[in-house]
Amino acid sequence: MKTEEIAISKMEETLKIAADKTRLKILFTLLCGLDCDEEVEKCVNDIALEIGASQSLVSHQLKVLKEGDFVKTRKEGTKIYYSLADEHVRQIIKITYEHVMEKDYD
Amino acid sequence: MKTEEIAISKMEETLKIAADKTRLKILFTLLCGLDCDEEVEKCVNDIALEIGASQSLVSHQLKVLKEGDFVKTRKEGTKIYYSLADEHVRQIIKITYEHVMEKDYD
DNA sequence: TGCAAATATGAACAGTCATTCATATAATAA
DNA sequence: TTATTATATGAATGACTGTTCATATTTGCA
Repeated sequence: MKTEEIAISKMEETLKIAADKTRLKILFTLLCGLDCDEEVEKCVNDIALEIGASQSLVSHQLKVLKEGDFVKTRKEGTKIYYSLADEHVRQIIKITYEHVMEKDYD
Repeated sequence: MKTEEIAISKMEETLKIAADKTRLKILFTLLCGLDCDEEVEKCVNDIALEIGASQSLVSHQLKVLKEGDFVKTRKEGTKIYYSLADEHVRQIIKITYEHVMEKDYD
């Protein structure tokens, strides 16, 4: 397979992961704000409470986000703290946010 | 609905549009290159030939890209020229590309 | 040990969507 | 008009995936 085809496959995979309301909500709670670079850590149950989703759903989607390198984890006792993986994730969210905010909707 | 919820819905919609191999291929042909800002215009049949997809499929997906403000059009006779809509589109592609290229795959 | 808290997992269902095929529309030229 | 080129559209289908429910696993503590 050509380099560009491989890139396109991986990009599709990455964008598919981001393209979901529940996962976007999770990413937003891990983003302290669009203009903030602080690291935020939250455990599964806190995230579930914040976004108003079930523990099971959040766990399922965190797994997807983890496998796609959108988030990283830190274990502490029985709790597992999740946080954004890197700066790219923050940028993808940020630029997509700007894009939708600039459009004129009816 | 709260502002953030609206934003998340729109972001989901936007990312869903980008998260498809065929549409990504189309966007790549309209991008003269990742580090180039030149405007590239191509008509439906040329795009279909370049990415090796049927005319029907390309037309269908260009419609999706147009409705999502990823591309804009210019009519000239029977031909319709498509090009990238704005800088955000270029950035989303670029950053996603960088993201997948940095990861260590097995 | 046994219990409780935190998280993960598997199966099942419902809804969504990319693709194909056949056809329709629009514009130009002879 | 008719023919040709360029593009759009509608229906049908097969595959994928987000969510729920029930259950399993892991960790810490009494």
